[in-house]
Amino acid sequence: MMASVTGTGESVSAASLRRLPSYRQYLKVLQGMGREVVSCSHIGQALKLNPTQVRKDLAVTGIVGRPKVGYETEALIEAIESFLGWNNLNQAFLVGVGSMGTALLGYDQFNHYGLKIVAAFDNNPSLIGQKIHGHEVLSLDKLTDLAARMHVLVGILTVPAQAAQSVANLMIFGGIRAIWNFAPAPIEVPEGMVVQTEDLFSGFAVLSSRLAEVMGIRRKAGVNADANRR
Amino acid sequence: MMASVTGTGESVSAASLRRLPSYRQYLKVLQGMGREVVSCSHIGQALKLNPTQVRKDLAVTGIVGRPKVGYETEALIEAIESFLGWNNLNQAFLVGVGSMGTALLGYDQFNHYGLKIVAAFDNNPSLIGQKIHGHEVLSLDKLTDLAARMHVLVGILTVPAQAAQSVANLMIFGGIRAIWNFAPAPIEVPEGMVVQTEDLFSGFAVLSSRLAEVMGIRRKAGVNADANRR
DNA sequence: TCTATATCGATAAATATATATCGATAAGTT
DNA sequence: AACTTATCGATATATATTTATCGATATAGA
Ligand SMILES: NC(=O)c1ccc[n+]([C@@H]2O[C@H](COP(=O)([O-])OP(=O)(O)OC[C@H]3O[C@@H](n4cnc5c(N)ncnc54)[C@H](O)[C@@H]3O)[C@@H](O)[C@H]2O)c1
Ligand SMILES: NC(=O)c1ccc[n+]([C@@H]2O[C@H](COP(=O)([O-])OP(=O)(O)OC[C@H]3O[C@@H](n4cnc5c(N)ncnc54)[C@H](O)[C@@H]3O)[C@@H](O)[C@H]2O)c1
Repeated sequence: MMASVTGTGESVSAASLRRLPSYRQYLKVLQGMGREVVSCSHIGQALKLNPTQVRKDLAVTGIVGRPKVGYETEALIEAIESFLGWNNLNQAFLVGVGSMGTALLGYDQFNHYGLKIVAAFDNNPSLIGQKIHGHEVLSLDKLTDLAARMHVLVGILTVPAQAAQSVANLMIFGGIRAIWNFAPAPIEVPEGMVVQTEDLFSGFAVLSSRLAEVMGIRRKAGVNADANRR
Repeated sequence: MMASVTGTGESVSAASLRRLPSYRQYLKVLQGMGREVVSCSHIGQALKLNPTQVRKDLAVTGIVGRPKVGYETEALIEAIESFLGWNNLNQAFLVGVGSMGTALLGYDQFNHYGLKIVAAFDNNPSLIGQKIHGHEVLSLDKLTDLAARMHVLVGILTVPAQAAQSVANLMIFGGIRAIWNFAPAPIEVPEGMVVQTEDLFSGFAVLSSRLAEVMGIRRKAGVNADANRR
């Protein structure tokens, strides 16, 4: 479906990438408990994942383990962070200081994810100039210049869906290279840029469907697939 | 494969389920533009998905289309909503009225997703009794009784990771059947319950990795994630 | 009316992802 | 020192998901 970005090298599946943060989270818990080494079987048991899968996922970071023992907890955490680039901070702009934007501005752990929100923007005059969780809200029309001047690479998009593309365009003009998009709308960007769209309700759809299943609610005329054929 | 006779239908792939909300979102845009029919090819082009995949995803809702034409927009929206159970409201409790919890309490579109947050809980005395976005914050120790009394089925978990399991246990005792978990921690629940854990940073890991790629930061391997997908 | 064609619905093929297997090896045990 | 065992790393197999193909059919145009 999608070619490797490097062209020559093998590619890491998005599925593996998405699990890395949960490994790191759990490893930090173990580290806090003073555990110095950990095996894939142990991690797999804790996170309900197949040990082979864990091993394969961790292998992408280049970590090397010891048979009969596992991996050094600290080295593994560092390998994951280094692989994801979370060991040094990227500056980020956030646009849309509403419910979602405010929540993200209030999240005090971004530095653990290699991210530092350095400015917030909105187009609502009554918000501009206010301080939200320590970040002054700036006017949207300052975004492009400021992004270019500060060499900001990451933009966080928390505006309504219908405004998403127009704000994204400002980010693109400002030289931002990666957009973390919380609006449930696809964003068009030029080659060489990254968009990650988070649709919160995609997860909720899974929950809804599974809930309907366990509650025994029939959702479709003829649950039996064969009976449904004409 | 085959649906079981017991009523638990064959389960639809999580991948398909996760795309349904984006179809619905786009269909609503089309509907707002007065478009009465739409084909899989059209949807696929707009959302950058393969038309065959779109067709297969939509088929799970039981919708029937017309060759050469496509599906009726309105019927399709209804089919998706009905399939997900989003056409009638489920009551939900939210626990943890911090940054994230407040954002969710402030989201005014939950009714479009079949969800109505009917009470919010926290264990912080200075929050209890306050009104947040129209929801009074109740003491955590009222949760279990109230959930049972009101037959609440859905719990939204927005507490720190280390508190997640203990709060989940209260939900379980109260008869809640599905937990939408925003804490980056795995939750243990009995058979017959549903947990959907949203790790916001799993998506950010994909972004980080792809950003490192396009910025030419050498790593062990390439990445094959598609920007607007999960 | 007849023909061309876009699209559906079903199925087959291709690709991606997850899991099982197996030899190698480090560390503890006899 | 030899034996046992847990685990790694690599590879093979199994499963899931995505994409291509094909006949059927509704609609538009000749
Ligand atoms: N709040 C949630 O819990 C939640 C949940 C799921 C998805 N989302 C999505 O996140 C996005 C934001 O949601 P929200 O609830 O925070 O909405 P909101 O209405 O509370 O906030 C949106 C903010 O964006 C600003 N804005 C609007 N147009 C703008 C523009 N062109 N330029 C700059 N700023 C602009 C508004 O002034 C407002 O401050 C939406 O796309 C929504 O669908 C939110
Ligand atoms: N805020 C974000 O943007 C964000 C982003 C990603 C993930 N998260 C996750 O969401 C969760 C909440 O994050 P947050 O930023 O809102 O944190 P927060 O500290 O702002 O809020 C947590 C709330 O939970 C309450 N709480 C703590 N222990 C509790 C308990 N045992 N019972 C009931 N209430 C309790 C606290 O009083 C507080 O009000 C965390 O797990 C966090 O990792 C948040």
